[in-house]
Amino acid sequence: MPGRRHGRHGCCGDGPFRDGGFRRTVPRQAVLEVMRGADDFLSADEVYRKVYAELPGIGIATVYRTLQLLTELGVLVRAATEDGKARYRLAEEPASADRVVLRCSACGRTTAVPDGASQALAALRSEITDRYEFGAQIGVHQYWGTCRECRDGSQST
Amino acid sequence: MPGRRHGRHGCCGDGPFRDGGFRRTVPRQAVLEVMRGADDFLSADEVYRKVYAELPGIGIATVYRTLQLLTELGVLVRAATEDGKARYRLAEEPASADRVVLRCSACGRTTAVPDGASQALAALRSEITDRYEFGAQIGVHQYWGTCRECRDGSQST
DNA sequence: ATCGGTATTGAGAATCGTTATCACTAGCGC
DNA sequence: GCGCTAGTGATAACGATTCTCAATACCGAT
Repeated sequence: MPGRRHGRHGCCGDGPFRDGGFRRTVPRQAVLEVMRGADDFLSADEVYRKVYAELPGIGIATVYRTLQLLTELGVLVRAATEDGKARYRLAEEPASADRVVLRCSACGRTTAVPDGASQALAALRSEITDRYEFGAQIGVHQYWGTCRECRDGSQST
Repeated sequence: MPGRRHGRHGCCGDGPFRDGGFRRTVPRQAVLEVMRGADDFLSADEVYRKVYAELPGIGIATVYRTLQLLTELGVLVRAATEDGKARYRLAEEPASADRVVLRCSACGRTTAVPDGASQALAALRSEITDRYEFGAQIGVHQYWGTCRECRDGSQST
């Protein structure tokens, strides 16, 4: 990591905690490191387990508090998932991070669209960016409906 | 109320419960009626309150069980939301039901895009329909990022 | 480098949404 | 109408998350 030369102390560039007016502590730093090392959404207890490996003795409550704080600071984004667990991920991800998910109401299966529909996704993203001046970083697109298998033959399960 | 003339008894057309091999009971019917009368996603306890008004004495467990059953039968769709509550809605909604939501990581505000981006939404939907032969009925699109207010002035709150 | 005030921590209790348990009830095939 | 069994309602149990509170550690001031 290049640069980092200015001699000011504590005004900015001290990381998200100090910048936000909070103390930089060992547990908070450990959580942040784990999140920076993750390349996908993590649940709170997944984070807890990873942090615990580096910092035994950390409490689960601290992990929850730190995830919440980092989310308020804009460092993380929180997403609600079907299994009832919230999942977290670094907000500064490649701007093209879009995910399309198809959920069949009949058989309950969830299909992730690999990368397709990129044309329309890009168009949608730029409409959002232009018209609402919203700096979109992560997009999650979910469709509910009927998959081909359940439409053709009407068997469920 | 028109038609309903065929003399068959119990093979099909008896509603989703009988068709699925389950008994049609008063509480189940009441939950289904409430869902048919709703025009948006409802949480389990919202459903419970509405049903309770019509059928005092119904248990919350029955509401949960019925919502789960109707989801498995493909009558409802279930969506996870930020507040930790699952929300349900009739699956047979107008095919153009698309919702776009912008979530600012910095200030936490959620903005719903009124109807805009319909061009790209239609394109995305047809890509999904054509390429994956998925009968999309409801689409929810979420973007995480930074809203204009938080981008310009960097104040959070 | 030390000190002191206070933000932060960790453990466990509390809360909330949801599911499992179980004795009792009611749908429906006969 | 009868009887078998799926379904019900009350409550306990459960998992994820938040709250409580005494003990600790961060960090500005000295």
